[in-house]
Amino acid sequence: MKQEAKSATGAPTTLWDRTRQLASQEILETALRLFTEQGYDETTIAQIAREAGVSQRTLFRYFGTKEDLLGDGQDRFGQVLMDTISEQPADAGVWESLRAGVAAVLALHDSREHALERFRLLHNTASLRAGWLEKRLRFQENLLPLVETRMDAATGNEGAKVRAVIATAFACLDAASMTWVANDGKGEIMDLYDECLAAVRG
Amino acid sequence: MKQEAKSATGAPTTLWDRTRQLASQEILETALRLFTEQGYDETTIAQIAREAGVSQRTLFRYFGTKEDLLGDGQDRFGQVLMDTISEQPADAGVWESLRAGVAAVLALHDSREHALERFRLLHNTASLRAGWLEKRLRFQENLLPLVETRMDAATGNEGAKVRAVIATAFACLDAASMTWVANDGKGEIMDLYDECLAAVRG
DNA sequence: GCCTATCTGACAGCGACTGCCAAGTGTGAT
DNA sequence: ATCACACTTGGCAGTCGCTGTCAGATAGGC
Repeated sequence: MKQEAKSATGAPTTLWDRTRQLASQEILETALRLFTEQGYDETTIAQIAREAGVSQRTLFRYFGTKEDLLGDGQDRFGQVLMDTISEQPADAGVWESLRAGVAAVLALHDSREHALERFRLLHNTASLRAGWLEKRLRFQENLLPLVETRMDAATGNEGAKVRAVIATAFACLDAASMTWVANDGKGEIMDLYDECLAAVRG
Repeated sequence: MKQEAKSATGAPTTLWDRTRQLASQEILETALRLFTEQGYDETTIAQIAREAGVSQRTLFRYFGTKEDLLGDGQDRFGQVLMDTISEQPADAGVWESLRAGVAAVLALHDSREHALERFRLLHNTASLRAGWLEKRLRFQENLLPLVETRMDAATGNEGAKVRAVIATAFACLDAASMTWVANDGKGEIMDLYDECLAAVRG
């Protein structure tokens, strides 16, 4: 029973790892189902744990926070964002680079419906919105040095302008995704994003 | 339910009202002191109640939430914002109107040091940031109809552009206030705001 | 002085979350 | 196969923010 086939990711797939991944997936699916069925705030950790067949303690070991049960790739977002932007050609402007980053993050979603479900939950739950905005703000701070190199020199004021530009890009993403959800997923988010940015910079 | 005279004339309010206000003030001051002394997350409700000389239950009756212990005028912000913007002359542009609203909100702070202390606490505490961003998002949604009238017609997409413009203004306020705090309160926030907006709208 | 309206504190309880400890299970070496 | 070790799991108690409830104190009007 040794030397199991290694997956393409090169991960040493032990039985533990497989079990872990299975349990993790089960928890995640149960949580998402219950959230969409009865709402985020109305779903307790106890219920998710019970229906997923694990103890609360184990659930919290897999996902440190109730919020983490939504964003599989919570941290992946930040990474993809940074990677994409830093990979942009040197002569690309700030706005194009940020646009590319936003597009890359949006492309992470599995399917259109999946994304819509996720977004809808996010925009309709105050506590989730708060957590998401906070996390996003941290991403923005991480982007500061990366974006600064692409802006006109003479920043002067501790990168206030850089912060503003980054925050504006995300503000447009917000406006776009909110509108997208309000329209029940009609059209492309990136088109809305472009519209928003045009309205702002027009 | 009786709305006795609450005018600022110092009219003979009832003993209850006076006691209430006194307790409220005591709690507020104790909370702010402890927050700045040892941090927001490190200060428990039990401690504030103890040092303020009231029970936890009473504290929660005065302020429904731990966050409420910071924003005296939490809801006042939203009101001032709306009022100011709606009072702008009809021929004023969107950006000028929003600028006026931002300025009015900033003018609400008692003193410069008070504001700096408040902002510093806000920007250095993740949970507070999250709550603030969420509350602000609600303000933005409330502003939608007000601002829409000042924008070029043919919005089309459910006010995506309007949302984007409003969100951008607040994004600039964010960038400005963060930079202001980073600079230990040097300069004027509104100047930073103007710089930010200029950088965005190039 | 009495009755009512309001306020207060104590207690119990919920939900998210953590630390701790004992028991179970896979893994590698013998 | 066996043994020791690493890892994982579940239960229990406890913290913290927050809410419902209920008895008792206090101010107000009569």
